[in-house]
Amino acid sequence: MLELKFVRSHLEEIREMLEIRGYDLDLSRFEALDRERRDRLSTLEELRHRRNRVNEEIAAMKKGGEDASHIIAEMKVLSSEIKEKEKALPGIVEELNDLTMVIPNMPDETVPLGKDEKDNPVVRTWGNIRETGFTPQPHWEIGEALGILDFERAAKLAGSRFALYRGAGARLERALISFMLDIHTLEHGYTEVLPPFMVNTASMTGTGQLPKFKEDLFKVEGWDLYLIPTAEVPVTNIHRDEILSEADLPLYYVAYTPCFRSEAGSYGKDTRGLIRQHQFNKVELVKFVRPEDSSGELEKLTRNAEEILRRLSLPYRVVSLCTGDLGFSAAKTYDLEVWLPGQGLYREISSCSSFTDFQARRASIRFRRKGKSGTELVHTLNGSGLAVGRTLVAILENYLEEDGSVAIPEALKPYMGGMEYISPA
RNA sequence: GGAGAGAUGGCCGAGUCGGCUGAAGGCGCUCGCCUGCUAAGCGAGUAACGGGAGAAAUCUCGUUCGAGGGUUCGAAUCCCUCUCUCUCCGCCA
Repeated sequence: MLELKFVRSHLEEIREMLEIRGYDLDLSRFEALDRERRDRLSTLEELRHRRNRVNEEIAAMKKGGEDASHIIAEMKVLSSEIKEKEKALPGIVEELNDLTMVIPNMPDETVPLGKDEKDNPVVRTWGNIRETGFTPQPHWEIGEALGILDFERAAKLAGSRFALYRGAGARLERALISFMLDIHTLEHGYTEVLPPFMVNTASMTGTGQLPKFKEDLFKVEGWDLYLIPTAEVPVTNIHRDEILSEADLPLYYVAYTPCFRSEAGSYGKDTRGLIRQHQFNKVELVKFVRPEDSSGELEKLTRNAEEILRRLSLPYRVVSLCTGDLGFSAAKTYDLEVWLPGQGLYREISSCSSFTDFQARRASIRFRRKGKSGTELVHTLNGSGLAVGRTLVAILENYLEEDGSVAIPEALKPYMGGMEYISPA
């Protein structure tokens, strides 16, 4: 969320921001409530001040053995007046808070202006799209033919948008997870964490999934627990309500977790294959950094994610999300899109974002500068490094051979026990 | 599931016959002194959040001792509810 003071003093900029982001949000209610909160608060504080002073007198009188009963009688009246006035405040604060919570983050000034994903400029492209003498296949056909993906039985087990991996397919998924974790921990300096796959309301609110995106989440019935839609949630919340010291920063974490998404509102989209599942695996990168470092850290984080694609020799491009396509909490986002020959298009495989202090404020993640008093909010960043299921899709489609087998990328062979090909049984 | 203990500042840890305790003491940290350097030592400072004043340094007020409610003129201290943590027993990956 944005800072109350900032919203109060930048209403016009925020209206413009909402406009370019494509939000329809009325701020007049905010203004009225903010005014009212401050008015009520100052009269209340005045009364409290009086009470505190008189209470000191009473204490002194009692100590001196004097009779304070006449003042106490007066204070009874004042006290009940304070209690009466206090009642109105929490409701106002709560509504004001709710209003502030649905205002999206301010985009970074380098974010391109645009309406939707068609306006996202390509920042760079890497790799060569393979020329083959045969027709590319979509991964679900490749996977089913090889007997490594079984969507029919998965539907029996759980329904649509679930997958059953089998044999070399299951192993390939596991190999990718290990491969990604190894690169990021051993070469990029991230600390591996394995967090809970369910979190409470406070954590979901801290990273911005709640209250706005409740319908995208799976909730555990009868518990204050939600299945995580991304490791960003538990990992960013590791430091919720903490004050870090400057020397701790930057903090780099990498986590493998499954991710659970209801995909409400995407009926009929990507119904075939692994692309859009209720449950999928992801390796996530999360950073906590000083404000002045965050833009450089976003570039670095993006490169770290790209490195996985390069090691796997998968062609991809990087796009910069335009204002209209930017996520709610993000100040800036790069999407990595991998080439999928079976479908003849680039497909998102990673999303790397800087959130400036937007998440940190909600989650109250601060740090203290060396030699300075007071606290400052950290900046948080995260990015997929990478979506594992989609990486497997890219491998199947990009490494398909004419005979229907799939070659194992060089970098993965050690993780596949030296296997060279996945061939039809 | 049964029995008990606890939750205080960046950390550790005092604080219940309610009233200069926003909170002793220690550690850590910051600044200064001392020292050939380091260590040690000495001195001072060091909570967050919100409101108001000020160009700023800063000043001032309010709130906060797990959360919420209650008693009271006044609550870290008394009462109730909840959450979490720990120990023991039972059960189970």
